[in-house]
Amino acid sequence: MLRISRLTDYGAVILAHLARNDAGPVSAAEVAAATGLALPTVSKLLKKLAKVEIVTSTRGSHGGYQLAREARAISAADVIDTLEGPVSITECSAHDSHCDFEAVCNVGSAWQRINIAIRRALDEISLADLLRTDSPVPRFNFAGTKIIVEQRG
Amino acid sequence: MLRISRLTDYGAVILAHLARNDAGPVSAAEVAAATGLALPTVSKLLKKLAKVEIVTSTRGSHGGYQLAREARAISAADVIDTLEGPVSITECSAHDSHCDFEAVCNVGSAWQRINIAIRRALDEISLADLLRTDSPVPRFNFAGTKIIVEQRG
DNA sequence: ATTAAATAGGACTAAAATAGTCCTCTTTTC
DNA sequence: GAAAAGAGGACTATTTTAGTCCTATTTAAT
Repeated sequence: MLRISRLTDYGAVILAHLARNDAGPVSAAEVAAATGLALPTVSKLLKKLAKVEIVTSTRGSHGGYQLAREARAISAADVIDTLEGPVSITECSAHDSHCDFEAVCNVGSAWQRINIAIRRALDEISLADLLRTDSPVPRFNFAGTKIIVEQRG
Repeated sequence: MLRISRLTDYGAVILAHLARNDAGPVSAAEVAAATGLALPTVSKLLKKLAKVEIVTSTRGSHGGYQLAREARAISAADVIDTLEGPVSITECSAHDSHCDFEAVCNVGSAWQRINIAIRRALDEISLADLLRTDSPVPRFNFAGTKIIVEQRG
């Protein structure tokens, strides 16, 4: 697994819709209609995204939501952090946790290194990248081994 | 979040213990005592690891578990796949799922690319890497940007 | 043979995280 | 002042995850 939650996935779909309709505020209802997601869900997500200023909101009639900055400046990590809390591969790599087994845990720091690496990678992926279906497949390095990732059919 | 489950984390701790006590089968009870984890939990995890032949089991008195191959040849992806199902950042990138919103989903392929990249990175990380506390911090590339990851204090 | 120490397999329960809905209030336009 | 929108938060349901326990089987030692 190692997966983002369904809500985060929806969040990306919603942001993608806003990115492609950037001429003025788009209401939650319009987004819901366009994406097929339920209105209460869309609404909930947009409120969270507004709170951290990934989108700006306009209240009142003819109101709605718009991206707060260009798609290039919104990272996958921003979205994930907002919609499901800080990215962290294990509990003990989350900032404030204090694992009971620290004394006997011999793998902690390695997971943390992996975690940091994934996090940084997500930092570098922008909403604009998510939109371009032809964007390059990411390439990762680990421990000096170059890994070229091919997209499978 | 984007996290592995606690059980998978335990699995890594257990495997690390086996890796460091490789002179003969080690019983689940011994592993439990050494790691501080509950016996039923350790037992459950080792059974799963045995089923996919990451460890070999010896039944009967003086039985127990051993790594089925050297630590270098066991990847983080192997362990994660076994203990929590296939690595997949979203539901729709899991092999057999068929998302209802495919028609309107405009981000699917990008998440999938990220997913594949993370997966390949986890493929390259071995249990041996997890054991070495001095192993290098992973370096990732995305879309041509080199990212050097420093471990934070 | 018998007993004890193990694993195998799976059923079951409990707890926690996630998803989804709904209600009331405020803001803005017409 | 009515209608259309977002703000905020409470609440419920569902699903996933974690954890325990029971019974059967295998093996070694006596």
